[in-house]
Amino acid sequence: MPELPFTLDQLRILKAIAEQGSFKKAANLLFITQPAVSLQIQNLEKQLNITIFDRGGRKALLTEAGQILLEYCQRILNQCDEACKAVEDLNSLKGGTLIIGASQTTGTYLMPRMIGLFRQKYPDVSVQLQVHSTRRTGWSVANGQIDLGIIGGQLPPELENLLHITPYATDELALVLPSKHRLSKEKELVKEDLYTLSFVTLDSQSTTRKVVDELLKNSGLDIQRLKIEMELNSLEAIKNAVQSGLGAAFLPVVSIERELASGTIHKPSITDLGVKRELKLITNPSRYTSKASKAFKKDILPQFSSFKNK
Amino acid sequence: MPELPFTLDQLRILKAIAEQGSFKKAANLLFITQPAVSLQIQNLEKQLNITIFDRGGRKALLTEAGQILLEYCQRILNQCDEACKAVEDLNSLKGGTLIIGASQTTGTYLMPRMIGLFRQKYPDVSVQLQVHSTRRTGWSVANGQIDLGIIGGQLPPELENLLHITPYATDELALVLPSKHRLSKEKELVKEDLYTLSFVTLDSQSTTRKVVDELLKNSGLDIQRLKIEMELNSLEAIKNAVQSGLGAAFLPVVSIERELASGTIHKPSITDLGVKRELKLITNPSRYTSKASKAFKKDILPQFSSFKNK
DNA sequence: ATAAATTATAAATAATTGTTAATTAGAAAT
DNA sequence: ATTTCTAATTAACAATTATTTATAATTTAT
Repeated sequence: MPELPFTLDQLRILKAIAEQGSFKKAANLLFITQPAVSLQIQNLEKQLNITIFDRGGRKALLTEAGQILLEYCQRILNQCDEACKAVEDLNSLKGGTLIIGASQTTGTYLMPRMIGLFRQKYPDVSVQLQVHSTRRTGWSVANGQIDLGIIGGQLPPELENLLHITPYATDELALVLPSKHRLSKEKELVKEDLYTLSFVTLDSQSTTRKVVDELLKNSGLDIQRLKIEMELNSLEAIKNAVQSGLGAAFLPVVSIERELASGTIHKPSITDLGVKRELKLITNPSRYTSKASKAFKKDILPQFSSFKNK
Repeated sequence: MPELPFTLDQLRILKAIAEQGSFKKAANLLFITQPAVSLQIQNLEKQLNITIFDRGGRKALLTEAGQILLEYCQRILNQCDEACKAVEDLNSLKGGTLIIGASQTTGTYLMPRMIGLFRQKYPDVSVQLQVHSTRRTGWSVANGQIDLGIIGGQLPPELENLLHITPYATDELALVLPSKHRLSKEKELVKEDLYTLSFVTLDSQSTTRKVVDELLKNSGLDIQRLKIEMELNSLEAIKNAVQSGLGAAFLPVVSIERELASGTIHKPSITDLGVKRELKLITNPSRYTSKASKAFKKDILPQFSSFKNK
């Protein structure tokens, strides 16, 4: 290896001698023997072909070359210290960035709370949220563009074996009605009641819509028989539409917690229909997992888990 | 020794991998084998407790921690390179400072030419001239505040054994007369003529004056019999006084070369008086001698030497 | 699936670095 | 001046660390 003319240890010794004014004191400071100090300085002088110290006097004094070298030495060692600190901060989660991917629904309704909690616990780690389709989120995790993904929908099958999937909660797909709707008086509905309603839905392209349709179909509902009043392009728009009495809708409970609490929307149970979807954290096991990412999974996710364990 | 968490070699390897995108290419670049690269990076990761590279893909990609570390790495290695260059420049006399001490006379009349020559030859070495008494110059050389001294007078005896003294020329103490002085017609004077003249001298405190008096006394001149017309505080002032016809003076020839050449001052020889003083370079043999100092002694001094050798 | 390439691992060797012990050199003190 | 004490150098040895060679495990590309 085309060698560097000095080592960090040599610079450290140089600095110590300059500070202490003596080889011996420098040796004590560094917890090595004094000959080791002599040898290293001799090597340094040989390698750089300069004289660094005027020895022999009461003190070891720097020559001009030594002074010049010392200046660089200080700067270099400072940088090294800084580098160490930066790495330590990263290790202790006092720095760094966590990049999270999320789908529309989780990104809008879940992530703000999750990120809030995370930042509360690790205020020095910056968090970046990228909201994309479930599919794209999956690929981003796969190729390492993001640290982890929080999704609701189903991943493309080719990604399912590649990524590590951690279900942590179920999000119920709830039927919501305008407060003043005639069926709002009822606590319990049955499947058949649904066919009497007009629905406001997401437009038929969106992943969430597909997930919803899939889930409803799987629960034995004939979605063709459901009457679609209008299609909108955001859950927020749908919520407003429902609140304005324009129709019923199936919405993820995570997205209507506020409205349920304030009673502006009604959510009756349906005895013979349980429409749930799994909320999952996805990570890439074949890639480096940052400390921040691990901390998210370990410290934040459990607080949103609807399962007992952990 | 309380160990540093990394070595410069490791940083160099890190940088090479980041640049080349591959452990193998980095190994080739550094003329070491690939396992050596792997091992060093593993050590680095272990010591810092971070993962630096995402291996396994087509390329070795930096993790976040790796990127942060790389930034410091670059800065550190740049500083190292700079330090090397500074030291090299110092070695090849493309940098550094030469500090010269001189007494009044040499400092005023000799050093400008000497320094001019030196700077011509080594334009990148800066030169600092400190003009003090011979005595103080000697002490400065002794304690290393200046690299070398160029003096005319006699050193204090306690310094004579401590310092290395290199006589390189003799400076004649010449009698000078106004051009229109009655004695200016004569080519040769005798000692006795001096007692008929009025003299302009340096004030009686100055070292040079003392040296002059000493020299004249030693040449058998009764300095009490000399008539002092006035005392001035600089050779330049004395020169002007002489040129204005105010009197005669003893001046070092080095200080009146221009005036002799232009004929504004007359310098008759005195057959039975040879008043010479040694010009000497003094250095401190027990101290580090800078390259610049050696170069001065070797390359510049001989051009001012009145001796044959060298 | 196989071939080519890259990285990791293991064992042996080489090199470096630190230590101890002995020596030399300087400074302070009698 | 001689002695004494301290600090620095030198040399031999031990221990650690890095490098190499050889091989295995992965991964990508054909």
